[in-house]
Amino acid sequence: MKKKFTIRDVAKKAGLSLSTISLVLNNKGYVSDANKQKILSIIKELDYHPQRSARGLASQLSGNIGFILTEDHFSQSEPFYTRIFLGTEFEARKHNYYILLTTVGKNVKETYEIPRFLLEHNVDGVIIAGKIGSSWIEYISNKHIPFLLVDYVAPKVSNITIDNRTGAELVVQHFLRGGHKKIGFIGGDLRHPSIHERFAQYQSVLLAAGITPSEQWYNVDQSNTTSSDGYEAAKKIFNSNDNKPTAIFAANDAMAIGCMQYLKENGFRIPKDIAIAGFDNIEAGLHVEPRLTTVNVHREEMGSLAVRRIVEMVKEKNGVVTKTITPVELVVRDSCGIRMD
Amino acid sequence: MKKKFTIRDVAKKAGLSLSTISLVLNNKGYVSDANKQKILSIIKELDYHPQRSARGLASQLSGNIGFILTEDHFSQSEPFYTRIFLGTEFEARKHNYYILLTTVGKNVKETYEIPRFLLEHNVDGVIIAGKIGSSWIEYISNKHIPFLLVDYVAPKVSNITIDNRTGAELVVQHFLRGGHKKIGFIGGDLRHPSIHERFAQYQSVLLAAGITPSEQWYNVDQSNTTSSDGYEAAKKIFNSNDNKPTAIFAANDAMAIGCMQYLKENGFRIPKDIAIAGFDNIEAGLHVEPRLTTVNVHREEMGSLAVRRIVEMVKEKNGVVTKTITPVELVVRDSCGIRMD
DNA sequence: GTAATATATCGAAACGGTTCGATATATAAA
DNA sequence: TTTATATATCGAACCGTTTCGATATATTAC
Repeated sequence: MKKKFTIRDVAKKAGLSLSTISLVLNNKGYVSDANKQKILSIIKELDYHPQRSARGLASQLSGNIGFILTEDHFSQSEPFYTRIFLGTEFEARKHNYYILLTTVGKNVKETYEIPRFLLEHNVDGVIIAGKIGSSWIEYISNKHIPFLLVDYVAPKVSNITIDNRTGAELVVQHFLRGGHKKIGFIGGDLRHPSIHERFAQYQSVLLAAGITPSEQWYNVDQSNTTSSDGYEAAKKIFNSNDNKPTAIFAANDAMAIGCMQYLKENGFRIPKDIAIAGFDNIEAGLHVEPRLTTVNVHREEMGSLAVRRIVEMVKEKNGVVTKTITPVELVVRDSCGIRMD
Repeated sequence: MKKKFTIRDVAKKAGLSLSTISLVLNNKGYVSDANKQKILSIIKELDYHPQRSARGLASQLSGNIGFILTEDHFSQSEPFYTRIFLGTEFEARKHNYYILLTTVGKNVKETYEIPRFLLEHNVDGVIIAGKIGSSWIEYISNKHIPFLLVDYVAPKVSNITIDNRTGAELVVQHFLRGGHKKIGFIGGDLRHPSIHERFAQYQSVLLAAGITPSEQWYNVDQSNTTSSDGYEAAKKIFNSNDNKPTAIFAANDAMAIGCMQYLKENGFRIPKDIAIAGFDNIEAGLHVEPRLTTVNVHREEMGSLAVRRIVEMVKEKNGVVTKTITPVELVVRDSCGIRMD
């Protein structure tokens, strides 16, 4: 078992002081080119790597970024936020950071389980994904640590969001182009800004097209947006209703899939009788039959962006609030029966 | 901005030495009950929490566990290993650890991108998920750091695996019970022990039932096990073959789904013409039509077990090699058309 | 009653880096 | 030439813990 080398070993071997080694390690200050090369080659020779905790202690920087998810988002089967997490992980590596993932309850008080990485000063910045209680935002804000939200909004806080309005517009336009007039919507948890925007834009686009959405076409009463919520919402709309829509825009793919299930069970043909489109472009939409038309969201990219922004914030220490919107595209498959020629 | 307290503040306030505080912090040595209570209450009052990096430096323990995944497992759309990761994350918290996730190339040399957490001594143990090059196993072995494999095997290395044999047996017995004789298998990447075991047991069980599997019934030539591999394997079996199987056991759900797609496209009815079962019980199996009969694998639990074991290994420092097998159950849904009455 | 052991507390030395002046020399500006 | 500035290197302090004796007292064993 070869013992591990320290910066002292490097210094001794180079005949220079610790500080000089540290300077080249961090690319700071002034070091002559000759010595820099010498040190670098000794570092390579010894396979020396500075120890994270020692660095952390001295510099008061952990080299970690915290990723916070609420428990319900975490347990939701659909890996929407998981993909965002994977995006952060990938990007973090480029910046020599690690991501520490943790889940929390809706609100601070509720559980009093504060993420350990916040207490132990083990992260330099924090990314929060999805809807979260404002108490958490306040709590972290008071920690004076850089943080931002992904797929959520709060006043005076930087965030990365989805271009929900464009997405909703693309879907509704797609239906209109297919000749649909009675276009419905199913959704839930309108307090989530993404869902709310999708619903709001659905209404505006219809109105702009001269169509007033009937209350019998849409349902946004579900408290959540899972596939079983989609099933329930579909039931409410299609069960004994004399003014049924011919197309359904679901707030997300999970709901769309639940909705499809209800329709199929009740003898509706998709897309012949009812056209359906979702939002998010999750994997399952490919395996469902017919394959789901949806709006693609760049989840990994959102994670990347979040990390890049956090890294900036850690460096700059300034307080500029940025709001970044990521683009979306319509993904036309078979569940609407509308060609794109 | 309230400044953060250190162990010194606690000591001062308690009128005791640093060492005594440290002792109660770590539940070590002897501290009188009176002082212990006093210290504890001061800690609570100040909301003091020891700083991770300082601890790490002094104790030479990082409080982190590394989770290594090969790049191809990572990019595979099916979140099989992701779920294992989430299981580790959840369990780690109970033990006051964090998980550092990273992906690596198949082999050490290939990329020469060694996970930073190994170089910087930033993990106390390592979990490796899925198939990985033996060069990696050797490399980490030489680091003299506790590690184990999940869903993979290597000589003299602890691991957590799936009871693939029982799973395969359950599926084949299920087919036999349904009256099938010509039972096929599709798979790929036989060098992965899980796949290999499933295939081997499929053969043994058939033989034990007095059936010799025909080469026209199975295909294990795919290099991978994605849904498109399943599609291709199905094509090879069902495209102009005068001795077609009536049931297909797919090495995993992804392949089963690809196989279903091929069959549906080519006019086979499931399960009427061909019965299909998979393995893994991934989410997508619920959304496919008919819903996929499969074998449930406790992925989160495997992650939990892995963390518990690693924590033990870090504590014990002994070298006992353990091999843990996690159970599976048959999940009967609609793709085999066999009732369980 | 004395020796051995358990309990309680502390000072000081790690742990392995970063960073702030101090010092010295080379270069540019006046 | 003198002064200011850029370049180069170093020593020492510091980051916030843990842990190893040392010391002192209380308890138990014989």
